[in-house]
Amino acid sequence: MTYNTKQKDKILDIIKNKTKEFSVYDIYLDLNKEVGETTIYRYINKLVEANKLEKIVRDNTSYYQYLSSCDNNNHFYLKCERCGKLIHIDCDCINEFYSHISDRHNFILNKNRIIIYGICNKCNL
Amino acid sequence: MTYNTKQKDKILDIIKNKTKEFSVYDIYLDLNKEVGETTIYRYINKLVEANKLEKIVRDNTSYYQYLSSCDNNNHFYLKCERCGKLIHIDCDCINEFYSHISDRHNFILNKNRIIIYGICNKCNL
DNA sequence: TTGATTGCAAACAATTTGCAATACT
DNA sequence: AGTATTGCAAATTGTTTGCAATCAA
Repeated sequence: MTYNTKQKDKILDIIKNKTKEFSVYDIYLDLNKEVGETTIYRYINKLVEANKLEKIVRDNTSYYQYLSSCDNNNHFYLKCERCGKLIHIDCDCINEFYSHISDRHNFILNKNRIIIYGICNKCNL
Repeated sequence: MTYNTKQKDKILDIIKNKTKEFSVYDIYLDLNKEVGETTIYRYINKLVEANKLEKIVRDNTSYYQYLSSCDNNNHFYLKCERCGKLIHIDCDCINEFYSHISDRHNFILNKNRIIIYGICNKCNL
Protein backbone atom coordinates (compact mmCIF):
# COMPACT_ATOMS: atom_id res chain seq x y z
CA MET A 1 0.00 0.00 0.00
CA THR A 2 2.88 2.37 0.67
CA TYR A 3 6.29 1.95 -0.83
CA ASN A 4 9.61 2.74 0.68
CA THR A 5 11.66 5.01 -1.48
CA LYS A 6 15.04 6.60 -1.18
CA GLN A 7 13.40 10.02 -1.33
CA LYS A 8 11.37 9.30 1.78
CA ASP A 9 14.42 7.89 3.54
CA LYS A 10 16.45 10.97 2.73
CA ILE A 11 13.72 13.33 3.88
CA LEU A 12 13.11 11.47 7.11
CA ASP A 13 16.81 11.33 7.81
CA ILE A 14 17.11 15.10 7.56
CA ILE A 15 13.97 15.67 9.60
CA LYS A 16 15.04 13.46 12.45
CA ASN A 17 18.25 15.38 12.83
CA LYS A 18 16.59 18.78 13.02
CA THR A 19 16.38 20.21 16.48
CA LYS A 20 14.43 23.28 15.45
CA GLU A 21 11.58 24.22 13.18
CA PHE A 22 12.14 23.81 9.48
CA SER A 23 10.28 24.61 6.31
CA VAL A 24 9.85 22.47 3.23
CA TYR A 25 12.32 24.71 1.49
CA ASP A 26 14.89 24.11 4.23
CA ILE A 27 14.67 20.38 3.60
CA TYR A 28 14.82 20.98 -0.13
CA LEU A 29 18.07 22.89 0.26
CA ASP A 30 19.52 20.42 2.76
CA LEU A 31 18.97 17.73 0.16
CA ASN A 32 20.74 19.86 -2.45
CA LYS A 33 17.55 19.93 -4.47
CA GLU A 34 17.97 16.25 -5.19
CA VAL A 35 14.39 15.59 -4.16
CA GLY A 36 11.57 17.63 -5.67
CA GLU A 37 9.78 20.09 -3.44
CA THR A 38 6.49 18.50 -4.39
CA THR A 39 7.66 15.19 -3.04
CA ILE A 40 8.74 16.82 0.19
CA TYR A 41 5.38 18.55 0.53
CA ARG A 42 3.54 15.32 -0.02
CA TYR A 43 5.57 13.29 2.39
CA ILE A 44 5.58 15.95 5.08
CA ASN A 45 1.83 16.29 4.84
CA LYS A 46 1.54 12.59 5.51
CA LEU A 47 3.82 12.86 8.50
CA VAL A 48 1.69 15.68 9.87
CA GLU A 49 -1.45 13.60 9.45
CA ALA A 50 0.29 10.76 11.23
CA ASN A 51 1.14 13.09 14.11
CA LYS A 52 4.85 12.65 13.51
CA LEU A 53 5.30 16.33 12.82
CA GLU A 54 3.94 19.45 14.40
CA LYS A 55 2.98 22.12 11.91
CA ILE A 56 3.46 25.75 12.79
CA VAL A 57 2.44 28.53 10.44
CA ARG A 58 4.18 31.83 10.63
CA ASP A 59 4.67 34.61 8.07
CA ASN A 60 2.73 32.73 5.43
CA THR A 61 5.05 29.78 5.61
CA SER A 62 4.62 26.43 7.23
CA TYR A 63 7.28 25.19 9.60
CA TYR A 64 7.50 21.73 11.02
CA GLN A 65 9.03 20.02 13.99
CA TYR A 66 9.61 16.36 14.53
CA LEU A 67 7.66 14.77 17.36
CA SER A 68 9.48 11.62 18.26
CA SER A 69 6.81 9.07 18.87
CA CYS A 70 6.19 8.75 22.54
CA ASP A 71 3.77 6.34 24.05
CA ASN A 72 4.32 7.45 27.58
CA ASN A 73 1.19 8.40 29.33
CA ASN A 74 2.78 11.37 31.04
CA HIS A 75 4.48 13.06 28.13
CA PHE A 76 4.19 16.64 26.96
CA TYR A 77 6.19 19.40 25.35
CA LEU A 78 7.72 22.67 26.39
CA LYS A 79 8.62 24.92 23.54
CA CYS A 80 10.98 27.84 23.85
CA GLU A 81 9.66 30.96 22.19
CA ARG A 82 13.12 32.41 21.88
CA CYS A 83 15.32 29.62 20.54
CA GLY A 84 12.60 27.38 19.18
CA LYS A 85 13.78 24.31 21.02
CA LEU A 86 11.19 21.65 21.74
CA ILE A 87 11.72 20.01 25.10
CA HIS A 88 10.24 16.63 25.89
CA ILE A 89 8.97 16.17 29.40
CA ASP A 90 7.85 13.01 31.09
CA CYS A 91 6.37 13.97 34.38
CA ASP A 92 3.33 12.96 36.27
CA CYS A 93 2.37 16.58 36.82
CA ILE A 94 0.52 16.41 33.52
CA ASN A 95 -1.70 13.67 34.85
CA GLU A 96 -2.54 15.70 37.91
CA PHE A 97 -3.37 18.58 35.64
CA TYR A 98 -5.40 16.27 33.43
CA SER A 99 -7.41 15.02 36.40
CA HIS A 100 -8.04 18.48 37.70
CA ILE A 101 -9.21 19.74 34.31
CA SER A 102 -11.44 16.73 33.99
CA ASP A 103 -12.91 16.83 37.50
CA ARG A 104 -13.27 20.53 38.02
CA HIS A 105 -13.68 21.88 34.52
CA ASN A 106 -15.41 19.00 32.77
CA PHE A 107 -12.97 18.93 29.95
CA ILE A 108 -11.04 15.96 28.64
CA LEU A 109 -7.73 17.30 27.49
CA ASN A 110 -5.92 15.77 24.57
CA LYS A 111 -2.62 14.50 25.92
CA ASN A 112 -1.13 14.23 22.48
CA ARG A 113 -1.34 17.90 21.91
CA ILE A 114 0.07 19.61 24.94
CA ILE A 115 2.60 22.20 23.98
CA ILE A 116 3.44 24.80 26.58
CA TYR A 117 5.20 27.90 25.30
CA GLY A 118 7.67 29.96 27.25
CA ILE A 119 11.34 30.55 27.82
CA CYS A 120 13.81 27.75 28.39
CA ASN A 121 16.56 27.65 30.93
CA LYS A 122 19.35 28.59 28.55
CA CYS A 123 17.53 31.55 27.09
CA ASN A 124 16.50 32.86 30.47
CA LEU A 125 19.83 34.32 31.56
CA MET B 1 -1.37 57.96 14.66
CA THR B 2 -4.27 55.58 14.17
CA TYR B 3 -7.68 56.69 13.09
CA ASN B 4 -10.99 55.27 14.08
CA THR B 5 -13.07 54.34 11.10
CA LYS B 6 -16.46 52.83 10.64
CA GLN B 7 -14.87 49.89 8.86
CA LYS B 8 -12.83 49.04 11.94
CA ASP B 9 -15.85 49.43 14.18
CA LYS B 10 -17.93 47.15 12.01
CA ILE B 11 -15.24 44.50 11.86
CA LEU B 12 -14.61 44.56 15.58
CA ASP B 13 -18.30 44.38 16.28
CA ILE B 14 -18.65 41.21 14.25
CA ILE B 15 -15.52 39.69 15.74
CA LYS B 16 -16.57 40.26 19.30
CA ASN B 17 -19.80 38.41 18.73
CA LYS B 18 -18.19 35.34 17.24
CA THR B 19 -18.00 32.39 19.56
CA LYS B 20 -16.10 30.19 17.18
CA GLU B 21 -13.26 30.44 14.73
CA PHE B 22 -13.80 32.59 11.69
CA SER B 23 -11.96 33.40 8.52
CA VAL B 24 -11.50 36.75 6.86
CA TYR B 25 -14.00 35.67 4.26
CA ASP B 26 -16.55 34.90 6.97
CA ILE B 27 -16.30 38.45 8.22
CA TYR B 28 -16.45 39.74 4.67
CA LEU B 29 -19.73 37.91 4.11
CA ASP B 30 -21.13 38.88 7.52
CA LEU B 31 -20.55 42.48 6.53
CA ASN B 32 -22.37 41.89 3.24
CA LYS B 33 -19.18 42.76 1.41
CA GLU B 34 -19.54 46.34 2.54
CA VAL B 35 -15.95 46.37 3.73
CA GLY B 36 -13.17 45.27 1.40
CA GLU B 37 -11.40 42.04 2.15
CA THR B 38 -8.09 43.85 2.05
CA THR B 39 -9.22 46.11 4.83
CA ILE B 40 -10.31 43.14 6.90
CA TYR B 41 -6.98 41.43 6.34
CA ARG B 42 -5.09 44.52 7.41
CA TYR B 43 -7.10 45.16 10.52
CA ILE B 44 -7.14 41.54 11.59
CA ASN B 45 -3.39 41.34 11.20
CA LYS B 46 -3.06 44.23 13.57
CA LEU B 47 -5.35 42.57 16.07
CA VAL B 48 -3.26 39.43 15.91
CA GLU B 49 -0.10 41.42 16.53
CA ALA B 50 -1.82 43.07 19.47
CA ASN B 51 -2.70 39.63 20.87
CA LYS B 52 -6.40 40.35 20.57
CA LEU B 53 -6.88 37.47 18.19
CA GLU B 54 -5.56 33.96 18.08
CA LYS B 55 -4.63 32.82 14.62
CA ILE B 56 -5.14 29.20 13.64
CA VAL B 57 -4.13 27.91 10.25
CA ARG B 58 -5.89 24.93 8.80
CA ASP B 59 -6.29 23.72 5.22
CA ASN B 60 -4.36 26.64 3.82
CA THR B 61 -6.69 29.13 5.39
CA SER B 62 -6.29 31.30 8.44
CA TYR B 63 -8.93 31.27 11.11
CA TYR B 64 -9.13 33.60 14.03
CA GLN B 65 -10.65 33.71 17.45
CA TYR B 66 -11.19 36.65 19.70
CA LEU B 67 -9.27 36.63 22.94
CA SER B 68 -11.09 38.91 25.29
CA SER B 69 -8.43 40.77 27.12
CA CYS B 70 -7.94 39.24 30.47
CA ASP B 71 -5.57 40.55 33.05
CA ASN B 72 -6.20 37.83 35.54
CA ASN B 73 -3.11 36.10 36.65
CA ASN B 74 -4.75 32.69 36.61
CA HIS B 75 -6.38 32.69 33.23
CA PHE B 76 -6.05 30.14 30.45
CA TYR B 77 -8.03 28.56 27.64
CA LEU B 78 -9.55 25.21 26.92
CA LYS B 79 -10.41 24.66 23.32
CA CYS B 80 -12.76 21.99 22.11
CA GLU B 81 -11.41 20.08 19.15
CA ARG B 82 -14.85 19.00 18.10
CA CYS B 83 -17.05 22.08 18.29
CA GLY B 84 -14.32 24.70 18.26
CA LYS B 85 -15.53 26.46 21.36
CA LEU B 86 -12.97 28.41 23.34
CA ILE B 87 -13.54 28.18 27.06
CA HIS B 88 -12.09 30.73 29.43
CA ILE B 89 -10.88 29.39 32.72
CA ASP B 90 -9.81 31.29 35.78
CA CYS B 91 -8.36 28.81 38.18
CA ASP B 92 -5.35 28.74 40.36
CA CYS B 93 -4.38 25.32 39.07
CA ILE B 94 -2.52 27.08 36.33
CA ASN B 95 -0.32 28.80 38.85
CA GLU B 96 0.48 25.53 40.51
CA PHE B 97 1.37 24.14 37.15
CA TYR B 98 3.42 27.23 36.40
CA SER B 99 5.38 26.84 39.62
CA HIS B 100 6.00 23.19 39.05
CA ILE B 101 7.23 23.76 35.51
CA SER B 102 9.45 26.53 36.75
CA ASP B 103 10.86 24.70 39.78
CA ARG B 104 11.22 21.24 38.41
CA HIS B 105 11.71 21.79 34.71
CA ASN B 106 13.45 25.15 34.63
CA PHE B 107 11.05 26.62 32.19
CA ILE B 108 9.12 29.86 32.47
CA LEU B 109 5.86 29.29 30.75
CA ASN B 110 4.07 32.05 28.94
CA LYS B 111 0.76 32.50 30.70
CA ASN B 112 -0.69 34.44 27.81
CA ARG B 113 -0.45 31.51 25.53
CA ILE B 114 -1.90 28.54 27.31
CA ILE B 115 -4.40 26.78 25.15
CA ILE B 116 -5.27 23.24 26.10
CA TYR B 117 -7.01 21.19 23.44
CA GLY B 118 -9.49 18.46 24.09
CA ILE B 119 -13.17 17.67 24.23
CA CYS B 120 -15.66 19.83 26.05
CA ASN B 121 -18.46 18.67 28.27
CA LYS B 122 -21.19 19.03 25.69
CA CYS B 123 -19.34 17.18 22.99
CA ASN B 124 -18.36 14.37 25.30
CA LEU B 125 -21.69 12.56 25.47
C1' DT C 1 2.70 -6.68 -13.63
C1' DT C 2 0.34 -3.71 -10.69
C1' DG C 3 -0.05 0.08 -8.09
C1' DA C 4 2.44 3.82 -5.61
C1' DT C 5 5.67 7.54 -6.15
C1' DT C 6 8.18 11.07 -8.33
C1' DG C 7 8.82 15.67 -10.31
C1' DC C 8 8.07 19.01 -13.61
C1' DA C 9 4.97 22.49 -15.12
C1' DA C 10 0.72 24.52 -14.47
C1' DA C 11 -3.05 25.70 -11.57
C1' DC C 12 -4.74 27.40 -7.34
C1' DA C 13 -5.88 30.36 -3.70
C1' DA C 14 -4.99 32.93 0.30
C1' DT C 15 -2.74 36.97 1.33
C1' DT C 16 -0.15 41.16 0.37
C1' DT C 17 1.08 45.35 -2.15
C1' DG C 18 0.73 49.63 -5.25
C1' DC C 19 -1.71 53.46 -5.67
C1' DA C 20 -5.30 56.84 -6.26
C1' DA C 21 -9.35 58.22 -3.85
C1' DT C 22 -11.29 59.00 0.55
C1' DA C 23 -11.90 59.66 5.50
C1' DC C 24 -10.19 61.00 10.03
C1' DT C 25 -8.35 64.35 13.44
C1' DA D 1 -3.86 70.50 5.99
C1' DG D 2 -1.67 66.51 6.82
C1' DT D 3 -1.70 61.82 7.63
C1' DA D 4 -3.92 57.29 7.98
C1' DT D 5 -7.15 54.28 5.76
C1' DT D 6 -9.70 52.24 2.20
C1' DG D 7 -10.41 49.19 -1.73
C1' DC D 8 -9.76 47.84 -6.23
C1' DA D 9 -6.72 45.45 -9.30
C1' DA D 10 -2.51 43.28 -9.76
C1' DA D 11 1.29 40.83 -7.91
C1' DT D 12 3.08 37.51 -4.89
C1' DT D 13 3.99 33.06 -3.17
C1' DG D 14 3.35 28.90 -0.61
C1' DT D 15 1.06 24.79 -1.69
C1' DT D 16 -1.51 21.54 -4.49
C1' DT D 17 -2.74 19.07 -8.72
C1' DG D 18 -2.37 16.82 -13.48
C1' DC D 19 0.08 13.69 -15.73
C1' DA D 20 3.63 11.00 -17.90
C1' DA D 21 7.71 8.63 -16.49
C1' DT D 22 9.72 5.85 -13.02
C1' DC D 23 10.18 2.81 -9.16
C1' DA D 24 8.83 -0.67 -5.49
C1' DA D 25 6.57 -4.87 -4.38
